[in-house]
Amino acid sequence: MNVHVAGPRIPRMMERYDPAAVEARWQEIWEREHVFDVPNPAPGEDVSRLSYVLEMLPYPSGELHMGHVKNYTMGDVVTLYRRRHGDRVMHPMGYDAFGLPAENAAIRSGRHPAEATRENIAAIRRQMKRMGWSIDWNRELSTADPEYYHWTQWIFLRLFEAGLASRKSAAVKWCPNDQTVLANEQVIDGRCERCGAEVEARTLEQWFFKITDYADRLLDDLEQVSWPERVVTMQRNWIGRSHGAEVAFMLDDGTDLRVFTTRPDTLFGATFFVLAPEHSRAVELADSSEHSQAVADYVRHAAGRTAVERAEAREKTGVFTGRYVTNPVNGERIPVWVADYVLAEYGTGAIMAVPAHDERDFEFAEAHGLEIRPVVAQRGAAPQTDIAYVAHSDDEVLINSGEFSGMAAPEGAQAIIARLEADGHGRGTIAYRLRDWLLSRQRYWGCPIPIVHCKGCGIVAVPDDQLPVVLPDIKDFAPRGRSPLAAAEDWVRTQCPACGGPASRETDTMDTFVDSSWYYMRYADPHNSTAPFSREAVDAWLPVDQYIGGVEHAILHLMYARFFTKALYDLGYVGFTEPFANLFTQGMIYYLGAKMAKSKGNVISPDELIERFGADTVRMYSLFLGPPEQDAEWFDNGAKGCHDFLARLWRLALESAAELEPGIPASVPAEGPGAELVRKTHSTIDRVTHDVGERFAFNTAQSAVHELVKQLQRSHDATPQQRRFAVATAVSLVQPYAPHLACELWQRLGGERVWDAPWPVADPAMLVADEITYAVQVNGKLRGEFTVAAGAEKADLLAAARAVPNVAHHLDGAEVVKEIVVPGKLVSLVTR
RNA sequence: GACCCUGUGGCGGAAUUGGUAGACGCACCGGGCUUAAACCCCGGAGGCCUCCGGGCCGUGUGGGUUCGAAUCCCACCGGGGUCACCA
Repeated sequence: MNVHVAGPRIPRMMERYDPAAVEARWQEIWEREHVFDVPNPAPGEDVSRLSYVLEMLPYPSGELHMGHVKNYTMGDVVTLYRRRHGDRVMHPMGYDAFGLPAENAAIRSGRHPAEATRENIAAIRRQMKRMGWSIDWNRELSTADPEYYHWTQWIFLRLFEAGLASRKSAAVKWCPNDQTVLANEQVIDGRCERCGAEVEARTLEQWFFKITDYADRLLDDLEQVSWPERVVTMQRNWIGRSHGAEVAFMLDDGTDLRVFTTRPDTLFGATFFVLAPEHSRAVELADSSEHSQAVADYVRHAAGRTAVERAEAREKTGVFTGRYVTNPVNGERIPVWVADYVLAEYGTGAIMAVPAHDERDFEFAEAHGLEIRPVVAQRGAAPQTDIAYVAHSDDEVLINSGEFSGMAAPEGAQAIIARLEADGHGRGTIAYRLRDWLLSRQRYWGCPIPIVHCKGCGIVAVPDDQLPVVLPDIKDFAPRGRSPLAAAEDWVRTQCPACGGPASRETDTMDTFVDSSWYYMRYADPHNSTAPFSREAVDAWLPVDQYIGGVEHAILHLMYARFFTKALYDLGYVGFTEPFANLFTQGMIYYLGAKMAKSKGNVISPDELIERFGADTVRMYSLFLGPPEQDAEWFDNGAKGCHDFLARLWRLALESAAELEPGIPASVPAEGPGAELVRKTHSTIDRVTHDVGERFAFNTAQSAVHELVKQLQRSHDATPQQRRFAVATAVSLVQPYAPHLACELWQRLGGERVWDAPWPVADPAMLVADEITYAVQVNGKLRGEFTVAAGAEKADLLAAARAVPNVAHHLDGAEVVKEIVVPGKLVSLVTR
């Protein structure tokens, strides 16, 4: 008797799906049996199957939200999937624990950052364990732990020795709210990335990493990585490499002023010259002239304006210095102005203005009545006589340019550079948008910079054997414009390591991005107490095979980590030049129309959903929302569908367990009424393998298993063996998503350790149907379909197509002039 | 302003990359089970028309290429992102 008739009741004795019990049980087993521990390879051991899957580590400034859940579940699915293919996968986790968010949160709640961070880490760790992510907890690290930042300081000192870290005075971005300087990259539209306050310009002594030394390699090596194109583009734009020329213009006193230009072909069109207000000679040039006061006033005024105000000002302001420079190619004397539309930080902080061919120069010339002289024209077009801005194009020819007139623009540029070089007035060169990385912060909650200032010896490195320089425990850490560490006088006062005399410690701390620029290396050797890591350990595991994180780190973190990797490679500490071979950037989760974020107050806690549905459901739904790289909107009751699916799989598995001896068949014959179910099982293996393994299409992989389960539910006439094969395969395929449920059901069906079971393989013979349904189009419109045995001849297909009644009706004796057969798909007939 | 991504049912999304649009899920409707409800199970559904055979329309809008277009090309509109005085 068949109990699987329509409307079967759950037998009273059948156990309901109870996620809480199942999940607790397996989490306990995994921990007890150290299932997720992945030790380093022993010397000489085969390392060919080592794989490193990593998600960006969280900031412990609060608890986890659904964005984290999606991120870490994705990494976990990849990890579990690869393990089932025999890879030995390292999947570690840590906490980016230093930094402004944690410190600001602590200040707000009146607590010490160390205490608040410790509690947040405990809460996050508990949530992660509840989610059942397969993390190797032996490798856990916190960047605020002295055992970790000991080596952050050590790496800083190696970069310092190599001349890649230095202290210099520079115009820097200052956040008046956070009371600290910011890296160039942390300023968005002239505002602090963190708090949104308008950034001020200050000239201060700060620590910098010379990331600009690596500009070319950071740009060129992007070709070696497999990253999303838009991230590569963002990095390229950020580095901003421009080819051009440096040109020296002579002042009357015999000194010169240099400019960078990408358009040396327009040199004959330079009708004036502009210095940035911050240019070192701006004020001095006008000294003891009638222009002196005006220039000094203007420079002071410009300094008082924020970057936002400067950029938003529509009209171009500026003042004449009363001085002139000589154009090296034509000997022409042109006036020197000071204007704040010229940036001090780019190129040389001065430009030659070519108003006919540069929109900004054009605006300035119009505003101040300066000459506009066209020097390039469209080939074949009449020479430009109007005063107008002419856009750059490939098909241009030089005019009004002396001996260079008539040359094509690119050729003219080369010829003019050659002439400048021959005369010693300039050279071809390259400029970058990228600036050096300002790493010092006037804040408490960060890694101390291991430097001592001595009156006699100057800047002295703390010797390695005195590391770590431990962050002192102080009570008053609120920002006051100088580092709060300066108040810890006992800590500041020290001996100079070089001369033994009295000295004081550096009181700035490091930017948090320094901490996260090498953490992925530390995971390879997390307990090393004599070095940040051993070369063998990092070279065995790295580069990271799959890195997963938010696209918001497309520039900062990824650029800095790449810089560190290259610097450490040059110093011989690692054997690779790119840290992340493959990168996947996930989309954000939106809720109630806004980005899900604590600051927006629309965060859904995973805990609440785990209570209602269980961790497996939360894992499933976080990836079922949509394509993982796209932003997705969260729906409260969407998770219900995933839960119902798991509950259905649970019931079907238990029914199978009750109707057949324990055992997981490797395959069953596709015979009898259940043949279609067996075929469906194989095609589902094929689809899920392709979707998870090659496409990262975690949503459609789930859909495929839904279809299998649905068909299984309706296959009452399949044999118990066929049903067992289908349900066990569904359990196996769903294991990376819902590992707790899969472990439980796999065991109840007679299997052992599903996480060790080989990933199922589809039998190719089962993927080809023996009957195929063809669609028939007449003149491009669908008019019917027919089903034939696979492998039918073209002539038979055409005959069958014409025989379809509705097709015959539409042909209606008309002459068929074209017949198209797409094997396995359709027949298309064209008449008249 | 420049460059990139994106636009498909009531909603999230699918479509093997030029071959039967709307898989899968949510919400919805009908039926079964139940004293009743929940749970669960079976079934339905893009819109309009229909003589119930089927027909017309339909993937932001308008054109184009093709036997055939959500997919390729051109123009435009909407949404999102990145950069934005970088000379």
